[in-house]
Amino acid sequence: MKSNKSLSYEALLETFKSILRSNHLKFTAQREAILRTLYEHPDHFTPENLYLLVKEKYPDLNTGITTVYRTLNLLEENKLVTSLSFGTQGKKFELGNKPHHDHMICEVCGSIIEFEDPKIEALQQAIAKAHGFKLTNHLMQLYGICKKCQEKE
Amino acid sequence: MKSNKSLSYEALLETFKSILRSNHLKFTAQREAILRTLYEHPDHFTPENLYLLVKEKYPDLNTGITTVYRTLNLLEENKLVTSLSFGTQGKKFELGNKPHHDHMICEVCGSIIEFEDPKIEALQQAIAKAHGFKLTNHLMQLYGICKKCQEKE
DNA sequence: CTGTGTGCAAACATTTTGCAAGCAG
DNA sequence: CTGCTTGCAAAATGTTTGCACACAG
Repeated sequence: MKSNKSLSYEALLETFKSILRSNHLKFTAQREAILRTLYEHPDHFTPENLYLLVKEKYPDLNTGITTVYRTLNLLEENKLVTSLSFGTQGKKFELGNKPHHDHMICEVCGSIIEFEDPKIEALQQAIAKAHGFKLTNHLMQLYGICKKCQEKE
Repeated sequence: MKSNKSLSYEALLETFKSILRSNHLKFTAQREAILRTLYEHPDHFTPENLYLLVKEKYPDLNTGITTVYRTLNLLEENKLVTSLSFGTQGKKFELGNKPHHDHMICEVCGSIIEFEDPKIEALQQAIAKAHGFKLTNHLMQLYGICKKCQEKE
């Protein structure tokens, strides 16, 4: 499918393998299946979504949802994926091979639009600095109604 | 305690009562205890925190955690409180009687610093407009290490 | 009186953990 | 071989719901 990503799968896989090696962890078929599925579907996944998709694409591996959670946590700790919080309804994950960006979320259809704004990033840095705060990460989500859903009404 | 709020408790209480009236809901001692506790402690509460505090301050009411959840949801639907998501670890609520602001969250001690930046707000509006997106709300959280925790290390 | 609100216990949804067996290195 | 990894089931967490009694309007 959509393969015009900023990073090739081979490069991503190498990164993953080297993370595993340097932590004395093992490269397994399940871990690769999860990574590949994330790569081939540049969407925002709940762990459940991803679990179902991996099961569908690699039924022989009989991957459990436990492994999906464990692998997502591993990938997130190593910054290969990032997550968005949705209150009680858990998190959504996405592969972190794109440059940093933020999200606009449609409250009607749930679709997610990505955007990037260097000016906002710069302002965030300035604010943190003013409070003596050492920034490690940030999250910005704009909620509203997307173009399509406005037209439908 | 800190009572120099932008809104008096009486005014807040009236707002709450009129919301209840217009929805044919009832004004109860538990609901008032929860509202008052939120007002008197301008902190960021988990439902559990708030539940314990209400129990401590109004032991005779024997308020259950169920009621705290129900009341917080009611208040949030009516925009009297707002919430921040923390992934699996639930939400934190705060009384919405302050002007709009965003949050910086310390990853070490969990403390929350509030800030406000009109320039960022303006940029958000501009981005939404560029995507034909009708903004209703937004969330910005900066994660990092606060001044105190940096000094401790 | 009527119907909403309450606390309790149970149900739920999501994520994590304990364990015995499997497999990568 | 060693010990990390897996799937399963059970536990843990955070939140919601069903129910019978209580109480506001």
